Amino acid sequence: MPYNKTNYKPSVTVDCVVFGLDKSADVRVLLIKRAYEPYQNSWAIPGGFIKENETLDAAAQRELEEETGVRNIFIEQLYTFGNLNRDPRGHIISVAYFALINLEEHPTSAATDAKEAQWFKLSELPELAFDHSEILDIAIKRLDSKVRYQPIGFELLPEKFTLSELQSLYETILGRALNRRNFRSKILKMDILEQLERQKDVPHRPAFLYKFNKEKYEELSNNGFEFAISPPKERH
Amino acid sequence: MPYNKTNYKPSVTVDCVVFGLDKSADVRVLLIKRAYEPYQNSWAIPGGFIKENETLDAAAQRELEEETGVRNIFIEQLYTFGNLNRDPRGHIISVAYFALINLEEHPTSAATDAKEAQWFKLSELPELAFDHSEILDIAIKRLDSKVRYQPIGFELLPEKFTLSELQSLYETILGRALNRRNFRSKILKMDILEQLERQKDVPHRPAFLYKFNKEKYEELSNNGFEFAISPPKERH
DNA sequence: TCAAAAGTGTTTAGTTTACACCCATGC
DNA sequence: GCATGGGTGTAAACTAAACACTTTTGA
Repeated sequence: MPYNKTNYKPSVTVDCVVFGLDKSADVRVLLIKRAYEPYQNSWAIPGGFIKENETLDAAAQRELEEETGVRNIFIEQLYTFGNLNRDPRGHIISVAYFALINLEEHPTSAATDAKEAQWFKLSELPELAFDHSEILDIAIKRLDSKVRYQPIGFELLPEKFTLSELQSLYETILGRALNRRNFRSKILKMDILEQLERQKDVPHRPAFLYKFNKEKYEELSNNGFEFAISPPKERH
Repeated sequence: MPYNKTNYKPSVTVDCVVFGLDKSADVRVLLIKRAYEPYQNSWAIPGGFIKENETLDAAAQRELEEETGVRNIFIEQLYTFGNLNRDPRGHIISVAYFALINLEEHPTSAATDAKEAQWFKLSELPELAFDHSEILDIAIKRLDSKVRYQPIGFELLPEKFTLSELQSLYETILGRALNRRNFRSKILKMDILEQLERQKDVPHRPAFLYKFNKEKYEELSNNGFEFAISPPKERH
């Protein structure tokens, strides 16, 4: 097939599903209220058209920064959506990304670009514009399965965290209670956390703070180590 | 941001990385020799531009059928590539898919669309056009990690297969030897295979043939069952 | 002294690994 | 009868799960 200068060119957007953790260890997703038609005033996943001479990753970073003021966070490509009727303006292909941030270090308010932005609990999602519900569903599934096999949970926490915070995060995402002692020994045995000082000014026994040792993880990972939090097994 | 009719539109292609298993249980990938510039006569992953009113999945299916004559096989989206310099003709975004077929049921020769097509062993890959080496690398990684957690290996085998064939497949993809007895008991305990009749006309004790019971797998899968072939663990 | 969360050890069940010999068939 | 791959059982090591009480702090 010779190159055909008149080959069909669709529009291409990038959309970023941004997840964060709130104070009570609930996962939230950042949505914006659309300022223009179509779907004016509907909630949507932040995103926009790619520009000339811009890579997909760069577009995702740019949109994310424009919408939320955040940069240098964990971001990775999720899936590309190309159904014909997903946008009333015509055939618009969307390359979706998913991003994880720590809400405390990047507070809600820091948004926006003249649009209203808000963090929604996954249990209290509004109706979304376009096929964004579908995109969000896929992002949630990806978060869920990724969290089991890769230590991405740390991206959602502050740099220093307690084991209880880490456990709450896993319990929220996995949707089930974990045994405290077993969780602690499992995580600590992996030897990818660095113990720091204790908490201060808490109205109970202060917990040790930890940070994720990424170098150590990568070293272990190259030697066949697998980070895995498995589903519960039935006992007989 | 109001809709801008002059928004930038790149070209969009789909490329299909097709894996198959040869007689000696080696994984092979289907490549085509390019008939036109750029990269004329270079080997490349089959693919092409999407058409008006065509979804990405449909384009992938179409290209696959045009290049190989194959339809109704396992295919899923892999990743979308959008670097600026990946194609000398300009900014061309490629949505890559990866597909698995059983070489015996869809023999090599069935190709092509006036292009030369050939199955290459992963250990004997030629230089590839564009950024196709990168795409192929990512596809191989995906195959490797997917095979561990999802029963996709069956897509590469004929409908009826022996446990030894299944084991060879896993050994090839995982790149390590597996203990025969342990592999057998592990797979059989999962209870996702259906035992059929024995082989015939083989110069040794005939093995039982099995087929993958997809319904059963899905049922178990919904109940939290995980298909997993884990990496070797060190003993002390 | 109370409330609240941190921290810890052991037993048991289940799973994974390693290992060697006999079996059925075609030639 | 021999070469080829098919098929099987078990003990030992390890891992995962279940479980309850004591500690430290601020209020």
